Parts: sequence; C-alpha cells; structure tokens
Amino acid sequence: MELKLSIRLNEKLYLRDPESSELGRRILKSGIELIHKLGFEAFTFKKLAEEIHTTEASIYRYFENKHRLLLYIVTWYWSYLEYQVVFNINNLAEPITKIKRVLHLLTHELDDSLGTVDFDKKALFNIVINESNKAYLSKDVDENNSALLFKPYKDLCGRIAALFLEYNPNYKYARSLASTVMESAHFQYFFAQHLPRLTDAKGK
Amino acid sequence: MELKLSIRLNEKLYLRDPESSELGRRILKSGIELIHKLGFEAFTFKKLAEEIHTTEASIYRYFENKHRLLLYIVTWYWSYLEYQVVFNINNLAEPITKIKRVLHLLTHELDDSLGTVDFDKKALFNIVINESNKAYLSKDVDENNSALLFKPYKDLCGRIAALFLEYNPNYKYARSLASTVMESAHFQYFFAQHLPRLTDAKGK
DNA sequence: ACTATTTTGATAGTAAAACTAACAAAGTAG
DNA sequence: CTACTTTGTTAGTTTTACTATCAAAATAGT
Repeated sequence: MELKLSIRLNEKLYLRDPESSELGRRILKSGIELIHKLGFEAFTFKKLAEEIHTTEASIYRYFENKHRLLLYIVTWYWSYLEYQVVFNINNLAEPITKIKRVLHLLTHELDDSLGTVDFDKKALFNIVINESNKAYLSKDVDENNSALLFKPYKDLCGRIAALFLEYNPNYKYARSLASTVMESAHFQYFFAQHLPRLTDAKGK
Repeated sequence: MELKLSIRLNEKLYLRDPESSELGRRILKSGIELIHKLGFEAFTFKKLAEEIHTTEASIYRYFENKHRLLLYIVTWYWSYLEYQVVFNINNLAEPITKIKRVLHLLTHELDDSLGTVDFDKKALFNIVINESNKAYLSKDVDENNSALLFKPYKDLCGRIAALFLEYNPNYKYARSLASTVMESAHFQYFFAQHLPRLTDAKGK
C-alpha cells in the first residue's frame, strides 16, 4: 500500500494554497532545502526564485513573506507529527509505552511509514531544530495565535500532556511538562551538535 | 554601601568597548529599550541612532551589526546572573536550598542587590525571554562558539549542573538538566504570557 | 596653552532585501 | 472558442545594512 498524504493547514498561513499547484509545491520543496542550506536569516525569496526558475513576484503570490513560509513549514511538521503520534500509539495499552514511542518520534527525523512525504526529511527536521522557535518568538505571536496559526503545536502538546495524565492522573503540570519535553527534544539535539558543553548527550 | 558594577565581556563581541564611553553606554541603554519595544526583527541601528541623536555610522563603530549587539546584551545578562548566583548561594549549606535560590533567580527580573544596573531591568529580562535564543540559533553558532562568545552561558550552566551533582552525585545528566531548566524557565514564562495552553503556569 | 590623537557628527553613497504594480503569455475549464 | 486563472516579465519603491570620507569637537600629553 502506498499512499500520498496531504495535510490541509490553516488558510491564513498562505495567500494561495501551495499544495494546489506545481509551482506551490516547488516553493515548499525547494524552500525547505534552501532554508536548511542557508539558514533562515540568509534565505530570501529572490534566492528561492532563482533556484526554482521563477520570479520573486510569483512566490509572493503564495506567501506574504518568508516568515509565513517558515510558519507554514513548521506547522506542517507539527501536524504531521501529531498524525504520526496518533497512529503510533494506537492500540497500545501501557501509558509508559506510549510515552516512549512519542519521545522517539520527537527526537528523530520523520519516516515514511504513513505515506510518503515530498520534502527532504533531513532538511525539514533540521529546520525544526534550528528555526522553529523563530516561528513564535516574534512581535506578532499574539496576532498569529488569535488566527489559530499555532493550533497544531498546541494540539500536539495537549495530546502529550494527556498521556502524562494517563500515566499519573494526579500530576499537576502535564502541559508544562509536555511543552518542556517538546522544546527540550530540539534544544538538546541542537546543543549536542553545536554547544556540547550544555548537554550530556553525545552524538545522538 | 552603593557600588556600581561593570562587567567586562569578551572583546570579540564589539568593535569598540561600549562601556568605555558615554555614547557607548547610551547605545546599550537605549538599545535595550528599543529592542524590547520593537522586537529584534523590527529594531534597526537607524532607529536607535535617531533615538539617541547620533548617526548610524557612529553605532557601527561600536558593533558590527545588530546581532552582535543582541549577543552583547544577553551575554551581559548571563554574566551578571552567574555573579548573582555565586553571591546568593554563598555560605548556604544545603544543595536543595541553593538550587531553589538559583531557580528563583532564573525566573525573576534582576534586582539591584549587588550594585546598581544602568539598564531597564524589565526590558532586559523581556529581551532575554523573547530574543535570547536568536543569539545562538544562527548559522554562525560554531564560529561564535569558537570565539568563546557563549562562555558565560556555558559557565552558568556548568555551575547549575554542579549543584545538581552536589545534590545527587550519581546523576548522569546534570548538564542536560541544567540547560533544560535554564531554557524552560524562559519558555514557560513566554508561554504563560502568549500561549497559555502550553503551560500550567498562570500569571507567574 | 598648544599640539597630537581620538572620538563623534555630517553627509553621502552602495548593494541587497522586501516588497508592489501592471500587463502579457500561457494554460485550463466550461 | 471564450473566459478565467495562473505564471512570467519587467520595472519600480522603500527600507535595511553597511562603508567611506572628511570636518568638528573633545581629550590627553607635554
């Protein structure tokens, strides 16, 4: 069985749905590769346009600006990850087993077990590690939050928190623990790669 | 007793020491206020120049670019915080008491107990919460790290890790726990303010 | 008090980034 | 075959990020 899955994201993330056209999909695919390669700061729509042989103006028809594109990418990741989580813990009995499964998903690249992904998964994971915080650490968090743009992230957090509560119904800080685990998974990975004195994790 | 303390930071953070002149100190003081007010993305040297009635060119004599200024500011914070930590836990016997003291310091604005600070402490703390990650989440982490620009952060992390080890000498992940606590202190604070569904912390 | 040196201000300029507008060409759908 | 949508092309504006030059002002050394 091979299925191609497409994830429908909040319409406010884009001006024109990038999944709806060839050009849109190229923007996503090469956008991910280029952000990975250059880093978000050095990445521009001009460079992306050259890469995929189109024009800046065409890209601006899909995304208001590069920050929105980043938000789209990481939101896609969180949505896909929640989907993976739901599938992976389905039918498992023990809360602790479910939790371990989730931790594994959080700390590893996406796999194709549930339908193929068009994007470079290494690059995508790398972007999530290196740039995802920039998606909400900005002056327009509140506005973006009102537009529900962080919903997938919050949903996943809620789901993980629910697992913690399943394990221990009396625990008072399930949400904080869930968000801490989600963030730490990334930070520890980043630190292991770049600032090893900040972790005890060697390599992986 | 009133003392004014000045913290000497790595020379590679600046082109000309901002503590060494009136203009330099104005750059820091108003820089902090303006980054706080506008957010790092919207902050520019042009706007800062207008604010303090000087010119862009003059500011560029002190800092290579705004990213370096941010790095200077958060590095200053980490250095000052380490200093506070050392003072605050001095002469305390119980590891657990020391740890609690450190947690308090991490989650509250700086106070003036150890000499006055020239900067707006609320603004500074806010910058650390909202922008400090951008100091290392960039393509030049490794280069900056080689230049020892993150040393104060790593020193503080090492010191906190040492407290954990004092509490439990067999614990294997003291550094990872220390960096997780440092980062989480900020994230949970940010979430409580902007994305409350991600925490259980209400208000404070 | 005079001179040398450093620091700042003023002006001006460039290259790139971050957009927007307008229209023609190409593709697609009814 | 026509209407509509999508893309390409060109061209333009404003802002950011930075550099260069030189004069004025402040400061330090003797």
